[in-house]
Amino acid sequence: MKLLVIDGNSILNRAYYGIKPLTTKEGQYTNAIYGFLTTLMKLLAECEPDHAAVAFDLKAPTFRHKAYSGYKANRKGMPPELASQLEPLKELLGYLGYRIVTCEGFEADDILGTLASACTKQGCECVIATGDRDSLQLVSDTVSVRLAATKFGKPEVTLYDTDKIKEVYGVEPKQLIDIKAIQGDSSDCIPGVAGIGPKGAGELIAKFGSLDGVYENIGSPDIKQGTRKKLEEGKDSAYMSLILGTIRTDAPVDTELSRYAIEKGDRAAAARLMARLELFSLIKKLGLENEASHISSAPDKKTEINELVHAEPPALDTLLKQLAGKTCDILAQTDEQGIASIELCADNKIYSADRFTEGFESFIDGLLCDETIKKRTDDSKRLFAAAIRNGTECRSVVFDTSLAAYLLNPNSSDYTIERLVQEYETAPYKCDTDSRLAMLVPLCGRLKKEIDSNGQTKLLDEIELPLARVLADMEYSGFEVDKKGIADYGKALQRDIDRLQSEIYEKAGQEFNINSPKQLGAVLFESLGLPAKKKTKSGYSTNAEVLEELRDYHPIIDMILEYRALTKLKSTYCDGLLKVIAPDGRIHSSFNQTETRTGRISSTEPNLQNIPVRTERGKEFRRFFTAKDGCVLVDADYSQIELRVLAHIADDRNMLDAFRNGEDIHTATAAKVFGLPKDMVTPTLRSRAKAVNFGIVYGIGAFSLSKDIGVSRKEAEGYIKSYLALYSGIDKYMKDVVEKAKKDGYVTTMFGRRRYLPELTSSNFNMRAFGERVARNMPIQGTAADIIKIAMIRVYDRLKRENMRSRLILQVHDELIVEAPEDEALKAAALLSEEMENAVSLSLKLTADAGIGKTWFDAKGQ
DNA sequence: TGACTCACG
DNA sequence: ACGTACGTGAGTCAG
Repeated sequence: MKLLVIDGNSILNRAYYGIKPLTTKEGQYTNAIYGFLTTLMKLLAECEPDHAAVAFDLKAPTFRHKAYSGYKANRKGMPPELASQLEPLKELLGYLGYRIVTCEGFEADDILGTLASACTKQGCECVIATGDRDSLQLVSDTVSVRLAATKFGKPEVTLYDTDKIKEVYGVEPKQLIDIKAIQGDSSDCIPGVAGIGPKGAGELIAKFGSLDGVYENIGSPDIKQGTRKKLEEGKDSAYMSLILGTIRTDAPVDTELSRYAIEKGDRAAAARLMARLELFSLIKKLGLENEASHISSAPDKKTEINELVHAEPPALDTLLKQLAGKTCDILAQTDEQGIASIELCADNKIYSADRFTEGFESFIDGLLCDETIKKRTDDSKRLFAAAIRNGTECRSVVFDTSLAAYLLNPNSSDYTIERLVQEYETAPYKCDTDSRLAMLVPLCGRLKKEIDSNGQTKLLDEIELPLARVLADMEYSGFEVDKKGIADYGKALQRDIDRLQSEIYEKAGQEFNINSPKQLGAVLFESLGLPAKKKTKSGYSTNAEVLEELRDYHPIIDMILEYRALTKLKSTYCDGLLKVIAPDGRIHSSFNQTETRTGRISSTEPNLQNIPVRTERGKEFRRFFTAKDGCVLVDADYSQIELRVLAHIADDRNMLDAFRNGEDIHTATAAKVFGLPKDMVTPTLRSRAKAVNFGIVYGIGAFSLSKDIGVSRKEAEGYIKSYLALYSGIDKYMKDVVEKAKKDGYVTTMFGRRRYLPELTSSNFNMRAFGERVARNMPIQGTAADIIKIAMIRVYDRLKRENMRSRLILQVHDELIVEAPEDEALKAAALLSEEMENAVSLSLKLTADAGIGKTWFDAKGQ
């Protein structure tokens, strides 16, 4: 028999500080629970105990703020983010079959001691797991300690037996108490002997065996004069410390060891609680994947219809006729050629087929095209893309689990079916094969209910689902590029880079890797002795902002800035883009619809949403993004969409009026904030007002604003104050939205897109402040994202309805690009700005101006 | 893998 | 008294 005794508080504490914050979407912290359980699993694997006890202190001292608590209270205090994890952990441990032990008037330590001593008396082996070295005194032939730590999110366990303690401390385990009696331990309120530290205490005990031994030999010449004096003065304190430092073995806890046998517990309840805590990877690690489902599939009368049966498909053309008018759940394997194989479910029957099945092509065509067959699937963009490759069109997709789950919580990063089934505690249907349809089918029902009750039905049906088709089409179309143009430009850049590199080496007096912030920092701030300003975690900061300030100190700075700019262009844009040009001479980026927390789409492999535009040399790249032969590009972007959205949402009279009068919003803002007539607004004042307008959208702070526009913090504060006094509607909105977010736990856009803000419940000032800024920003950025998505769908539909050959090929947040045959260009341009402007009706007009050109550079230039 | 830097809206 | 604006993706270095 082998008993594992866990110091619950200590392990939980180590886990909490060793793992970065992790919360559920509602803000319940879970990082310590996660760390505790991974540590537990490691202990189980290493020790293989058959019995276990988890000891907890009875009262967990609660957190008190630094300002009015001393060092002591603070150390013992538990921040609320940790305290809130204690109860769920205990509950979970119970479900997992572990017995929890607490004892009035005794600390967890004493419980460890008592159980260890009981083991020794009863001839059992005992393993103590703790993060605290105090317990090392309990080690004996039959008692070992596993010292647990959590480092970089991973559990670490070190075995301490008698030999190891001798090796590390040079004494017997019991003698550790005597050492501590001299050395003391401020964190445990153990005074020890003043003036003698760990080294001195260790030497004394190693020489004289015990505290008694030291005082019996106090006259020994081996004890130096000063040490002797300290020992004599601290004698009472030392003996008191000996008592304080000895772990007790007489706590009145159950010492009938057989009653600590690890039980089977309630695995289903454990799985369910872990799902609620969103600890999905743990469910898997503990092998509980199949448990979660058992609970919700409590037997009921629906059981018989919740069973899927694999059916031998009739000939595919017959099957197609049977499917007419039905709801059909689809899982498809797709590749460059389109759909490779398909599994589908209708009327609780599963059918499958692949491209080698007789009549497959026409079946797919019929299935996808048939509007009466309502399709539900897990990744509609992929299905739409495959349909295009199959030379057909996919109609009537009515549900997509990944899009639905994204709308329910965009903070997640995993929308796979497996994960969603756990998160939403959805029982797979019974099924005679192991088809994932058994999960997809009930998941669709479950998520649909959530979407409806969140009021997100229209958002899903009228924005995200139709958009998936548009994105698939954009990915398929791609953007033509001038490969040779990019390559030649790269060579020109490389020549300048080489020249700069040798000049930098010369000025620095040494060769080094300019791309390494570490090496660059060493050269600038050590070799050249420039004044270092900011530091990062790992050394000197060398970012552009810091370098700008150093310009006047050394000519090397400008070269480095230029070197940085050019290498960025060369590696990210020349090399990067050349790598991803498809055989058709076009770049087919991926547009991700479930990536951002605000509702924007993102672009990857490559990212076409960050092609340079702000600098002359960077802007040149846009000349290499071209329209194919016989076509031109039509580019339109919204003017000030975020500020217009803000004016509308906040219903701010002054800002609405400025927009309605067609004023330049930054000039108008400057005029009013600085109390000048509009024609007196200088470019500097306008640009300051512009910075304030941006800052407002981002959630503003006086410090950042002052840094951004180069005025004093006081002055920046004044600007913000006058701004909010002028735009009082915005002032009110900013206050209201944060208040509502704190009440609801989330914020929403005009169209019901939602973002949960667990940060708002944090006790950490910075976290909370961040949450508040996001609460102010997300409804604005997110509503703008909703609007351009609607515009994209309208543009796509209208191009199709009017039988035009123009195609939408790119979106850059407030900008859309269409590739249009030359003879359609004017019509496409008019259509594009019209659909963008009319996408929604707000209390002010949205404006979008279109430009036409052979390249992106020219089309945007107007 | 995470930190740093920098490209975009 | 805190540390210091929202949202992304990619290339590079260094442990």
